[in-house]
Amino acid sequence: MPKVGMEPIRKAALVKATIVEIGRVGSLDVTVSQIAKRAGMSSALAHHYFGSKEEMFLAAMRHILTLYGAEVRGALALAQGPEARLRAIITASFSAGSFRREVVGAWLNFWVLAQTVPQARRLLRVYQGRLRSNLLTGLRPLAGARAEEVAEGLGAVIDGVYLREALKSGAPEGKIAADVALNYLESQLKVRLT
Amino acid sequence: MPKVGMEPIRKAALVKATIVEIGRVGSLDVTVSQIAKRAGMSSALAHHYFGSKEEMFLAAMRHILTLYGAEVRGALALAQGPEARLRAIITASFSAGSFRREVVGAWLNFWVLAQTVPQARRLLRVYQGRLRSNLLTGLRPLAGARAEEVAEGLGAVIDGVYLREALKSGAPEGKIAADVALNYLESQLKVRLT
DNA sequence: GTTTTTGTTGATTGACGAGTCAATAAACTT
DNA sequence: AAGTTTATTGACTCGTCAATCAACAAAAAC
Repeated sequence: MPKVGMEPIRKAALVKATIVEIGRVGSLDVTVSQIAKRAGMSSALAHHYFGSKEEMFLAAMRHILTLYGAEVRGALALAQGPEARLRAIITASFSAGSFRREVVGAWLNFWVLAQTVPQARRLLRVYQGRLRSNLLTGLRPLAGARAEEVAEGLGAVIDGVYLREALKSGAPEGKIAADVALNYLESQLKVRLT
Repeated sequence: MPKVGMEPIRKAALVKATIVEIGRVGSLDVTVSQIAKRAGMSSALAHHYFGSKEEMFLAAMRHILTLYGAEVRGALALAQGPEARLRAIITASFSAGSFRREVVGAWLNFWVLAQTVPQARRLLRVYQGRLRSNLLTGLRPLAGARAEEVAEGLGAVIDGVYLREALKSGAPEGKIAADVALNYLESQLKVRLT
């Protein structure tokens, strides 16, 4: 019973299903059929809309990055002053929307994907670049010349916490995770002041 | 021309080849034939010695972890006092033996493997546990009650730096990478003292 | 010197999965 | 009403790959 205007709905469902399945299985070895099934359609239809599995993966990645970006932007809008902005970025990185089992699992796999698929690598670079520049804007007034290295370190901590979370079992604790990064930030700023 | 006593030689060659191939391809989607070819034998022989591809992966992982463990132990043996020990651990983590393109690439993929294969997960847990306890021994005299959180943070930084290195191109710079972690350590210790 | 163990491979099996196709049908267009 | 576009799927093709097998060869054991 073909209704018209299905494309965006189907695509959205597939993207969501892709993330869930990758998270569930814990690897990129998910079949298009699995994804399509979870999204409530045939694998042929999935191919019809995305053309290839790789396209699906990329769409899923874009979705996650968009979501994350929105979260950061939202938090930044409310923050006053450099330190508040830095805190906002960190907190947003571990907020309930992004720091979820499936999403964290997906991240890890996207990292792997980026090793092989240039398009995926580009996406990740965009994310890293934005994070970096956001951090730098906050850090320059506070850490001066050391801004660069602190930003680098902070980026690494955030990624590292994600990485470790993927291996843990049980629901992620955004609060605790954020504290690790916040703690890093604080100590770096204090040292600067002494 | 069957020479006797080949088993350990063949196995070692396969383990090495497994790491190289995983690093080269950038994913676990390497075929047994690829690995065997690089190791200079038929795929049948690889199966003969390891039984399954998964066994090969696990052996490769064990090899990397062993190598890393040896490097840390060696560095620790020479270190005097808590802070020196901490520095030794960090430096060893980014030493030339472990912090190499293929090895770093393999690490990332082993993380993914650990999501699916319980045995791999166990291996990674052992590594994480050892790292943690090593760090704690050094940290307790220096950071007291804060030892736990600093250890957690340091672990995350180290993993994060590895993760990011896997995405970069060009040869890894162990020195620079180590500095990120050392920097973290220093600032945490200084803060504690104020 | 025959039997057993160890090393080795080419060929084969069997499964699985990405992507294509042909067909069916409802909805819009003219 | 005929034609076109959009939605949808079951069945099929084609390739790939892990794992097994049968066979052959050299060394070791008896």
